[in-house]
Amino acid sequence: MTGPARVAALPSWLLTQTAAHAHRLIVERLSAIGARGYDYRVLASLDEHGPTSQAELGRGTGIHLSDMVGCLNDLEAAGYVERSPDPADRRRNVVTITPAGRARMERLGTEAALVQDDLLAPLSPDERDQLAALLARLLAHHDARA
Amino acid sequence: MTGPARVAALPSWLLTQTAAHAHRLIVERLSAIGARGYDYRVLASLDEHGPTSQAELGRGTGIHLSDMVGCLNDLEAAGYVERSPDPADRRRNVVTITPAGRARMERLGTEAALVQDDLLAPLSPDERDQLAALLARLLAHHDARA
DNA sequence: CATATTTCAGCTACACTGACATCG
DNA sequence: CCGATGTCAGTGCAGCTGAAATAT
Repeated sequence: MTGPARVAALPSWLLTQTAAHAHRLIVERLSAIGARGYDYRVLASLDEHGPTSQAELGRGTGIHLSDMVGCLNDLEAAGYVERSPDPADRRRNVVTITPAGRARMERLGTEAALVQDDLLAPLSPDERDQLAALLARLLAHHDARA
Repeated sequence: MTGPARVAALPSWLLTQTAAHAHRLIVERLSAIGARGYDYRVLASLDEHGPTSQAELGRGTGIHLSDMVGCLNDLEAAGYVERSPDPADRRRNVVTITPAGRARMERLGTEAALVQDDLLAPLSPDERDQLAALLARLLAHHDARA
């Protein structure tokens, strides 16, 4: 909501507000099919890197280990992943994506793609690339500082 | 956090992640002086538009009326705003910024300005303008749809 | 001993919903 | 009766902290 002029000029405000809109669009689509934002991150990471421990999953997705537990509980209950003890290190659970999980991941991917079009509707293809490039540079910079 | 490749390519992901970093920077600075993100929005709006009802304040800042209550409770307890019943419409509170509130607002403004430099560090002045312009267009588009 | 993994309980910020009493 | 206002209680997502149990 355009907000006070002093505030509307702040890039941090523009960022957090557009992100709030993006978040709204994502949640609308995902909640309609019983998914949360974490699910796609986790399933895509498992699909790309293969079975891993929960700790490694957390590092690869930026999801806190404490949140990962509940997320995996739900994904496991739905049959999208499996947890099995790692014989080589009995502290660890090895998390594996199931065929149903792969199908779920692709479903979530198409939903996510639809959101991008809604989100970027007012921008040309070139402008979309510009925006993505600028954001990616900010993200890389701040991720490196952490 | 670079995240899975499928996810890292999504503009919605880039947006929400950079916004999370921005939010972190803001909260760090503001919590150090006992302020929350809402405070600057509310004080700046009062300063720009003069005394108004809580409902109008909410519409002008994008803050929900239910959240506005608690926010104003705190600001009032700190002496930054005053609430007085509107004689012309006894449902309403007229919210007024105090001199201390104006000083507070300026303090928050300088903190916010410092955050912008941290946030946009890797970008040139031109690139910062590009980013702000692109985000502003997205924001205007999605605000209009609401 | 220190370190790493999983789990649990709880917290904060922000956005939002529903309900209620009051008043126009 | 309808609608707007202020208040309160509670929900949900995302990110985070602290502590405990277990294993390396």
